[in-house]
Amino acid sequence: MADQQESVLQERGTVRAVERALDVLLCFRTKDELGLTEISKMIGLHKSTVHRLLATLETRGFVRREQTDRYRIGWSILELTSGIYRSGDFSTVVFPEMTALRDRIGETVSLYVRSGFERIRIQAVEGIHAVRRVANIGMRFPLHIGASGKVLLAFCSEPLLDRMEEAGTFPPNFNKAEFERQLEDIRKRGYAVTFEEREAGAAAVAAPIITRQNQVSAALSVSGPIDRFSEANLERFIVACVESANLIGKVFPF
Amino acid sequence: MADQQESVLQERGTVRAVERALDVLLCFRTKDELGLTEISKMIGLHKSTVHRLLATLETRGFVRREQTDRYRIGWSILELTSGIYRSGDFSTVVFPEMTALRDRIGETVSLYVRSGFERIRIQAVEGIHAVRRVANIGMRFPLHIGASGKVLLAFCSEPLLDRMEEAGTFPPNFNKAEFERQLEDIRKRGYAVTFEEREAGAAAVAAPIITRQNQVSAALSVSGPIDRFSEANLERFIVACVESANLIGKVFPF
DNA sequence: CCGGTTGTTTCACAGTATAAAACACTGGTT
DNA sequence: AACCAGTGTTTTATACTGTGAAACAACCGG
Repeated sequence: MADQQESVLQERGTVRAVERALDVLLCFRTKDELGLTEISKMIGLHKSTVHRLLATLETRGFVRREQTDRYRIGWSILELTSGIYRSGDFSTVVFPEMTALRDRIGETVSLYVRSGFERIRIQAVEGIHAVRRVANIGMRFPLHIGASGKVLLAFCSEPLLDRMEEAGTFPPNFNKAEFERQLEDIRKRGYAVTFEEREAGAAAVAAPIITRQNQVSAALSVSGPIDRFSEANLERFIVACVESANLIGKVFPF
Repeated sequence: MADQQESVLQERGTVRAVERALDVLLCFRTKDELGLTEISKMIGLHKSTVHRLLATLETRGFVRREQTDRYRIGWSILELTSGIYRSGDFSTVVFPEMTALRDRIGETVSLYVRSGFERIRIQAVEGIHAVRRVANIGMRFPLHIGASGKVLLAFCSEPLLDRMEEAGTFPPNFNKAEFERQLEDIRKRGYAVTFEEREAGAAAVAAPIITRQNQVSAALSVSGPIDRFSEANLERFIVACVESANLIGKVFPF
C-alpha cells in the first residue's frame, strides 16, 4: 500500500468535495447570477459534478434560484455575515467610531483586514460627498497597493513580503528595495499616505489598528478625491485617523 | 446491488461531505467563536471529521482563527454578501428608497424575504431614534409572527400554510381558521399591521413587494415602539410604506 | 426539422471520506 | 508534583460515497 503514485493526495487532511463546493460558491464573487455550465467551465469540473454540488448547496440555503437555470447566492450567507459584526464591540464601538470620524472629516472611512496576500474591506462609512450609498463591503484589494495595504504589510509580524515575492504576486518592474524603504518609513511615522495608487484621482491616509495583544490586525483608512487632500487637510486627516485607529484598537475583537 | 438496506442514500443526488461542511458553517450563526469539540457536539460528528472539514473551510477562507483552538467565520463570506447587494438595482434604488422612507417617517425600515418556513431580514435602515447602529441583517424570524411575516404568507402563491402545519411549525394552541381570516384581511387591504407580536412593546406595518412578474418575493416593513404607532401616525406609516414597496417592486431583482 | 444550447439523471468503478483510536498539549484540581 | 478532564491533532483500515462519461430531456433560433 502507499503505492508509488501516492494516489494523488491533495494537500493534507482536507476534503476535496468540500473544496470544490466552496470553489463553486466563490464563483459568485465575480458574477451574481450564473448558469450550471458557466460554473463548470470556470472551475473545470464536469457538469454533473457541479450540478450535484449546487443541489447540495441549495439544501442549506447557500445557493438559490428564482427561475430554473439561473443560480444565485443564497440567504444563509447573510446569516453568517451578521455574526461577524455581532461579535464583541463591533457594533457598539467600531462602527460608531468610524461614523464619528467620517462626520469629523467628511471623507469615506474604511476598515481593512489582511487575508493571505490581499486585504479585505470589512466595513466602510461613505463620505458625505459620496454618490453611492452602499459600500463595497467584502471587496478584496492588493496588499502592496494603497495606503491601508501598505500599513498592513508594514506592521505584519511575519516576513510576508518575501513570501509574496516567491508566490509571484508582484509585477516584473517591482522594486523591492524601494518598497521596503517605504514600509520602514511607514513604521517610523505610524501611518501611510498615498496618492493615486489604487485609483486614479484618489488619495488615502491609513493607520494601523493595534490590538491589546500588540498585533496589527487591521487598518483604518480615510480616502477621497485627491483635490480634497491638500496639505492643510492632510494633516487633519492623519491626526484624526491615527486617533480613531488607536481608539478602535483598544476594543478590536479580532 | 441495491441491497435491502438501500445503503442509506441521503435524500437524492446530494453530497454528504459538503452538507456536513455547510452545517459546520451554519453553527456560527448561533455563536461567533467556537471550538472543535463544541462544533462536533452540535452536529453530532466525530472530532476528526469536523477537524478535517474545518481545515478545508479554512483553505478557502470560510473559516479563520486568530488564536489556535478558536474558530471564527472567515472573510470569504463577506465577499459573497457584497455580491448580493451589488446585484441589479439594489444599491441604486432599493437601499436609497428604504433610506428615504426612514427619513420620511423616522422609524426603522426593514426588508424581508421568505426562505422556507422563515423570513430573513436582508436589509434594514435604523430609525432615527434607534440606539444600535448596525442592524441584524441576515437574521431569521418566524413566518407566522409579525407584520412582514404575515404579508409574505398572505401573498404566497403556494399553499404554504398547510405545509407548515404538516411540518409542525405551529404551537399547539395555534388557531388556523382565525389565522387564515387574518391573511384574507391582509390580502384585501394590501398591507399588515401588528402590535406586540414578535416583540413586546413594538409595532409594525408591512407591505408586499410585488415584482414585475406579479410575484410577492419580499416584504417591506416599518417598525418601532408601540407608543409611536398612534392612530394618526399609523395612517401615515401605512401610506408611506405601501408607496415605497410599490416603487421598490418595480425594480426588485429577485 | 435539425444542430446547438441548456439542465438533469443514471450507473459502474475507484477513489476518498470516514470514525476509532492513539497522540500531544493545555489548564485547573487534588 | 502528579493527576485528570478538557482541548486539538494525527494516523489507519475499511467501506462508503463521490466521481465523470454518457445518455436524457427540454429549450431555442435558424
